[in-house]
Amino acid sequence: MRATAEALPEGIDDLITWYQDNARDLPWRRAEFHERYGAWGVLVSEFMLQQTPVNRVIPHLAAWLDRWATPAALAAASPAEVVHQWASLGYPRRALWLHGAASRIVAEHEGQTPRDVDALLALPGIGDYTARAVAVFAFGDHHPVVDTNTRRVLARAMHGQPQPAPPSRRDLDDMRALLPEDVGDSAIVNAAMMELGATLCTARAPRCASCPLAAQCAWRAAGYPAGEDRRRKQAAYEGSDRQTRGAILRALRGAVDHALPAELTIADWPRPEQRDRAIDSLIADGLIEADEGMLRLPH
DNA sequence: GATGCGTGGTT
DNA sequence: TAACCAAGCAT
Repeated sequence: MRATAEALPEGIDDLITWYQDNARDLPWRRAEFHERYGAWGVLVSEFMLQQTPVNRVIPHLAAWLDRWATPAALAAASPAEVVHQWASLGYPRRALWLHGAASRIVAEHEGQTPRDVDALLALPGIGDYTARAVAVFAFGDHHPVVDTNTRRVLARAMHGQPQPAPPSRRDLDDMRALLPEDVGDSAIVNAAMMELGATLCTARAPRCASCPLAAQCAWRAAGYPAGEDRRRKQAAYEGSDRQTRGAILRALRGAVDHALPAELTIADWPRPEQRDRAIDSLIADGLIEADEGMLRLPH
């Protein structure tokens, strides 16, 4: 059996078996979760999982859905409540986008989370990954779901490269080519590729000895060539505007009455002009508001 | 296509 | 310990 892009489909049955035997027991994979929260629960979980690790999402997701179990419930909340509940999950604009998505679902979809990929893509904060993840994992439909884990597995097993190229539409075509016709199997393959990338085919130290696709992996067959590293370097966080924004928002979340004068949000910040710039950008993003010289979460 | 956007754990 | 990594999205 040759290990090439053409050979990869031959490993799909083994991949399905591997997933059925080894998938992690995550909350959003449980039948009770779907019975209780439906597609809305899946949508909320996918928002939280955008760039935030699984283990940090789990407790926050439970608390969030306990408070707001439906789109209508979330839409009725204020932005301040939403940003506060988001807590330290990071990228708090996601909280506003999720809130906006809930409002749009109430206004345009009679409170029912849409099943159609284009309808999902039209909602704020939902892109190629999240739209298809909801359509597949909540509704069981037949679409390619491609996240960073899947792209890494495809780069290695299909293309013989250690790291994926920047995201592109070709990723969807690559994944579509691997999906079985059977709808149920295709959903499992989507989940299994993500699971493989998250647990075995990891960025740093892949555990190829346990991999169900090892016999078909083009990267392994080629002797693990180094390839070209086209990963984007992450900007330094220490001293950044992002750190400054985070500190201001943390202060406002923690304030007893959620309102503080600008100077006291982050007192003695080494660069006052950076603090002021961060405040302006937070206001522009709708994450905070100024009210008679006081800053607070947006009402 | 490149960049900005949080937070915390791991190496 | 600085750098890397983590179920992306909008602009």
